[in-house]
Amino acid sequence: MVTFKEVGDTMSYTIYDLAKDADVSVSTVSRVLNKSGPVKESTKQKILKVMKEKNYKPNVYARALNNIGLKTIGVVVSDIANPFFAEVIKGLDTIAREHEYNLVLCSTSNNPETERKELTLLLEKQIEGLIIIGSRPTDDPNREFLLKISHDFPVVLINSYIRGGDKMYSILVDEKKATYDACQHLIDRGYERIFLLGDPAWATTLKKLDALKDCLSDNHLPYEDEQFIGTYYSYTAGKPAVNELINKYNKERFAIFCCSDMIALGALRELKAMNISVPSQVAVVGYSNTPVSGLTSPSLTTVDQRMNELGEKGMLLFIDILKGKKPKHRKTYCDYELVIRETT
Amino acid sequence: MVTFKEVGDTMSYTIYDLAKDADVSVSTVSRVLNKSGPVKESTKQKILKVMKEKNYKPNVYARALNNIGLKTIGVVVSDIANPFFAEVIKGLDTIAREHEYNLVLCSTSNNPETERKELTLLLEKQIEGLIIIGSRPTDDPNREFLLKISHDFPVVLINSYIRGGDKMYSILVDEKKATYDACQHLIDRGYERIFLLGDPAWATTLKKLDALKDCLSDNHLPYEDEQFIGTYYSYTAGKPAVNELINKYNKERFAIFCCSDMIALGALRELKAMNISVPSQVAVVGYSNTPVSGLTSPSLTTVDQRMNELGEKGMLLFIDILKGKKPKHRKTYCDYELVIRETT
DNA sequence: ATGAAAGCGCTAACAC
DNA sequence: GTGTTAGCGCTTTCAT
Repeated sequence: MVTFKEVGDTMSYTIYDLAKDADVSVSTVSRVLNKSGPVKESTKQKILKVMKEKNYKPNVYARALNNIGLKTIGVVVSDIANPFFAEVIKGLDTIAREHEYNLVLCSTSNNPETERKELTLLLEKQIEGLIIIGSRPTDDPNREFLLKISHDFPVVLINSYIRGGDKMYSILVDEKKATYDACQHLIDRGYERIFLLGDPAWATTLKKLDALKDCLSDNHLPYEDEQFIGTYYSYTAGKPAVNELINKYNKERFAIFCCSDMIALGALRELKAMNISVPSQVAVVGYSNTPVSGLTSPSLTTVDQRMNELGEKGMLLFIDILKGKKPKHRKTYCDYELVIRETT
Repeated sequence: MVTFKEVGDTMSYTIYDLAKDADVSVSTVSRVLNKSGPVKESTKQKILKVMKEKNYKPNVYARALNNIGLKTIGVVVSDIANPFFAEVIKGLDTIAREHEYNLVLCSTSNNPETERKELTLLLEKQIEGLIIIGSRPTDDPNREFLLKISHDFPVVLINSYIRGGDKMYSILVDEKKATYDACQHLIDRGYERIFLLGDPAWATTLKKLDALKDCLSDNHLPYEDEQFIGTYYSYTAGKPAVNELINKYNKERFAIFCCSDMIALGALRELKAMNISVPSQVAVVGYSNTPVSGLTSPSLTTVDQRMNELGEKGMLLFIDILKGKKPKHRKTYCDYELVIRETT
């Protein structure tokens, strides 16, 4: 199959060769390899020496066969190209590397069936566990499946939560609170009519909508159904939504809370194209603080979810679990920060 | 170690159990599993039936021990959070999934030593080969190492090229040509003084600088050393560079060619902050066409490298190699496109 | 067409 | 402290 190997592949140097060269038995070698038993210091040194010389690398698959973890963790994400997720992965990777773990990446394109397939594929590879990034769909078709998986493998959810998975742990941001804060900020700035743009297919959107309603109500402001505008979750989704809004509310002053920076960026662009003044007529708030959101002009007010931190904490938690520690709480909240910039 | 497994882990259903249940021998089962020999249709069906029923999954590690590929490919990238790379990975992943391959991801933080470590770690995991994304440093400290690796493993380079690696294959964009085109476009628009912002630590930057020089020369325009401005490769790198330029060339009309959209976005932002009119006084060109570059205002003229395509083609090439096909050329060029928007 | 048995490289009892 | 050996789950000759 792999023709390339045929060429240069000197048959690999196994633990037997090493044992022979060091004039000991394989078990002794294995002992120093795994620190799994007493070995006389001198023989240990002898073995170590030969190990260096011959550049011996244990075959991880043979080890895996003996139920030694492979130091590989499955990571499932809906879309790698989403800067939000990319940052999370970066955080995961940073910590993983420190602990000599590798990540096996799967992207599901937001398709539950693909997710299922990928998950199955992943599990066959004896990864040590699973980290799943991102909000779950409103009516998660893979909920049961994930619950089942979590019975056998440690599962950590980043920025989502699944009911009933008493063996699943979540790292998340209190999105409801964050959204509430952002809305309050808008109200404080004098915007009384706030529209929320987001994809209703995601549980998180609904949570944010709740926050908006709460905030409005707490401020004795009305909420009407038309204040929620369903969009896709993409860079282009903002445009039609803004068009619709401007056509409808022409000269009125209002604010737009976007459930993601991607949507906000598109909205912002369209507002400028339509020559609407931001923020004096229309205010815009994004969500995620992706790197670029500070570079637009006007720069975007947004909720910083500390994505990197989310990833890092997630991996730390995961490794703890792997080590046998049982976390006290199933949810760990991370801080967020409302980054106020020029669009509000 | 993995305490979780202790709980639900019913001892796995092996090929032996399957053989017993289907009333055949393991070798027969193995044959149908790998289509590696003749099996009577009826027994085959019998085996397949039990396989479904018991939901048998072969242990990939046992197979790996027998030199069956693990269907896992190592991917090395300097920074996952870079949208350029993220898009490439997405492309890789799309094709990989179609062929039931998984990606093991490593990020090196642009650190050659980290890269070396990660590479070593990766190779131990009997991945079937390596895909390395992104430009190599000007004086690549890992060149030899990679050459050695490529002797034993298929290696595909995305957007870079390494001399002498007769077993390494590259998918790339003709950056010199692309840059030349962009510069010519600037000249056509009437900008005669073009500055190039980029990180001299990367081979690609030098290539682009060459293109600028060539283009200038072909247009009988002078080039002076100060037209190259060394920057880091980040969102923030554009700011100081722009400051410097504006201070120096105050009211003159000039153009900035940025070796990445990230740099360009930062530059653009700073120009607006300094109230410099774009493009009438200063033109800006980016490189990569990251998704956001169309959403800034003014929107960014940039070179679209078709990152997704780069990834997809790379993976296709890789899989071909895995199948034993020997590509004719060591370099495969992908198309690019100069996307002219509002900054020029 | 099918089965028996010898490995693949390593770990982990169990002996000494 | 060290060696012997029986697996781990699968593939692959080699017989039949």
